[in-house]
Amino acid sequence: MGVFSKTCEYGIRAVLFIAHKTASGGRVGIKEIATGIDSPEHFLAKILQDLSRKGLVQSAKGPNGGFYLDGKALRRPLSEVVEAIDGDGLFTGCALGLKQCSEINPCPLHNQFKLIRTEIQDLLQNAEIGTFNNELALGIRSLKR
Amino acid sequence: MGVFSKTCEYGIRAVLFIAHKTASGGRVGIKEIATGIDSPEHFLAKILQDLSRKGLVQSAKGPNGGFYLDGKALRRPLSEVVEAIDGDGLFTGCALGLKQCSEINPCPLHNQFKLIRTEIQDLLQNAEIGTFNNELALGIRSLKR
DNA sequence: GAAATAAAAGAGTTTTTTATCTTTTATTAA
DNA sequence: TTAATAAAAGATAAAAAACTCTTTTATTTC
Ligand code: FES
Ligand code: FES
Repeated sequence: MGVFSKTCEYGIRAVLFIAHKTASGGRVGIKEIATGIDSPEHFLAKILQDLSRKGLVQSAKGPNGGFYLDGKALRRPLSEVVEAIDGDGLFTGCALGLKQCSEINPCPLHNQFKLIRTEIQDLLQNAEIGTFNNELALGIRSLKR
Repeated sequence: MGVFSKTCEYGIRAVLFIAHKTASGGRVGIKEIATGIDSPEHFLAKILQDLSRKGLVQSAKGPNGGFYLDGKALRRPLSEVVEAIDGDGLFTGCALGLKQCSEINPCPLHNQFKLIRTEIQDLLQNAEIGTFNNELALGIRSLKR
């Protein structure tokens, strides 16, 4: 079990792939994305439909259609993708599953865990989708295998 | 979605509860544990059966029976409970679900994520099950709600 | 050795997650 | 205005996780 759901892993990878592939304009189709991030095509389609409804990715039907990101979407932090798919449980929830993480009724791991939780949140909040394009273009970061 | 599976959350809470309740000898029954950590009784039974087979908790049948921890079990780090239930994916897996986390083929989050992953591992490796007994006895740490 | 106790084991069910397949709608371009 | 393209939507299906219920086995105590 990772920190993100499979759905969220695919979602993040897809968003980064779209940003990279459409950096110089144009769109990229679901088939190419699925292949590019090594994910099940139709499952990914569902994920992107959802992200599209929420405005986190843009899409166009028909010939020359496909997915892309507008300027605003490119500047969004990855934390928004995570929240859209997995919710904010990773950022606010208790490590041991107490209904409510709090200082008043803390679990044994609370003090240390909340620091780590915040680091994860910071990492994702400071990671703008578009900022990975360079490294992806250089081939020094991977989205598959 | 949290960092641990529900099964693992229950497992950790149960182990800490057993340690606390049997600190001065004796055993504690499944009913009391389930109530004490607010978990489904029969589901928890399965989890403890598994941990018992793996030697992470001890048990005795019959009157005055129940679960307890021997000296060795009390000194085990929580990381062993986590590994027994969820495996080592949390400690070694890729944040974005690449088959293999590596320096050669790193995902965009690799550099930052591996630091956080290590912090989680350190936290759990340095958390001996028995060390929480004091705070639990004082009531300043909770295992339910 | 019979009755009571409590965990272990077995055999499910339900819910959620992950994945697949088909049909519909929108858009483009010839 | 027809054909081609590509995403959206709908409808299932498979697998895994979470949870429940019943029966069996081991142990104790009387
Ligand atoms: S109460 Fe468990 S992490 Fe805060
Ligand atoms: S490759 Fe993704 S975390 Fe290491």
